[in-house]
Amino acid sequence: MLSIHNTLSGQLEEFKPLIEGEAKFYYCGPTVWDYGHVGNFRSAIAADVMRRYLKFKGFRVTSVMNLTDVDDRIIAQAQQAGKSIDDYTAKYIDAFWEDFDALGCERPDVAPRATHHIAEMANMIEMLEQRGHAYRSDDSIYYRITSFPEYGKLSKINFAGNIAGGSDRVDTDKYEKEDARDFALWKATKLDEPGWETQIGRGRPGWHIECSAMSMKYLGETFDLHLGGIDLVFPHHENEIAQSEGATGKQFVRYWYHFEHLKVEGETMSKSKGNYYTFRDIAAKGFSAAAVRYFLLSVPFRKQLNFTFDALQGAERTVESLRDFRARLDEARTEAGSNDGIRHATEQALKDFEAGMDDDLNTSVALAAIHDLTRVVNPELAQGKLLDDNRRELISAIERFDSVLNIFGKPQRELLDDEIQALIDERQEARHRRDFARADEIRDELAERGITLEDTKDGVRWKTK
RNA sequence: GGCGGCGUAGCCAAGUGGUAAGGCAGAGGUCUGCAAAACCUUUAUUCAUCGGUUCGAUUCCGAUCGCCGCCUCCA
Repeated sequence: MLSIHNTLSGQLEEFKPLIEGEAKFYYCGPTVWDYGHVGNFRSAIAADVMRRYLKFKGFRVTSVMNLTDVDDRIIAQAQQAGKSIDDYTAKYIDAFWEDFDALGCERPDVAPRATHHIAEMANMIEMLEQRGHAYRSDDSIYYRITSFPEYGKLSKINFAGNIAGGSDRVDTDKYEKEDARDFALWKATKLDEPGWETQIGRGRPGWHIECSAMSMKYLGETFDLHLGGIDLVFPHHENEIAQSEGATGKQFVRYWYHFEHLKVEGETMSKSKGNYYTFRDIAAKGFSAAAVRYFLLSVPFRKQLNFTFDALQGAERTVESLRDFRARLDEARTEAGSNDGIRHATEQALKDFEAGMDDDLNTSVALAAIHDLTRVVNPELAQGKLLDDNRRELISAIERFDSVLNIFGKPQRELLDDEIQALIDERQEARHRRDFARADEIRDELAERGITLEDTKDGVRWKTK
């Protein structure tokens, strides 16, 4: 039974989708104006693990992740670069997917772009106007907060307290609003500025309306789960609720799940501190995508995680040893039979793994279950005593774990072509004949092709570059 | 000023009212044609500090110190 923390209630709740056996979720993806940083990718991986775990639990999953490809920043940057919005964002969209794939994330079922859904947004804004939730001012359209009494139910924001605080927050919006809290649904644009002609006038969408319009288009007026970074709770998600529930009169999202942020060496990541890292920066330092993925998912997503290069180095070693474990398992020569102790440990690990994940996606506990299992199996493997039934069950267990976490890598043989496989097999034959000259010859030849061999008790494993 | 999270060994960290998961690093050991690995054992009388509740607190309550976040674009 999967329980997740619902920001709406502030409590751990059993996840029960609207339609039994079917889970639909939306995840606020990146704004494609720059390369994604490690923090962005922790969220992407969190959404990936959520998706995979829902499938693991037997749900039919529909996942939607948007790409915000129009906002004030993008417009400004594109103008500066002398490019159209599409030309400017194309590079970062490609880069995002490249990184996303490298980090072992499964593509969402739908990945809508804001600029392709202007009509849906305009329709929704029209609906909000008709229902009295929106008003025009200088041709821009704003959401009228006072028309939605439940505003604040997600973030539990206390406007009285904020105002009394006498903060130095100044409303910098140049347009005229009825209430400082009102937010833009549609920003009127001049003819020489980027904009779209629609039935509500010429302009461009506000940031919040895109997620309301796109999520409901693909998932329905009420859907199960909405994910995003903790910073999006206010105002973005609060505004999505106001828009969507204002337009339909129905509950928008049943479970809200928010990821905590990454810290870097105990501090906020910022360009001025010089501790701002894109995934590409880290890859350039020689760290593998697998290690980055492992590190980013090693701590429950609703907890802050402190990013350090020491810890990443540790993740590198850990991932290597997990892959090594799988490789030794794949290549082990085993005799028929089954050992009850190993069988029990395998079953226990699957149970512990699931119990951990069921508890608000506690990946730390889930990983501990995996490590506990390797500790039991390793001695058998090292001594060549593992039996065949156990080996098959272990491989299947790893596939189960990996359907959720995707950290073990592919089975070794899948990485090689036939010719190289044949060479490796020939070398094993030579070793058995104690023809070490031939064995070393083959090893050298493979090394030239970027394949490093390591002999084990009763097999061989390899690393490809 | 309002609201929320956190502070656990050298590092990343899980966790619980009943006496500290896991990973990395470190130390010791086993094995090996060579090489490279791999494997095993071991590492916090203690959970920021000070009080309180309790038979018992790291876990609950209060205070203090420190860190992070939201209230403004942000994963």
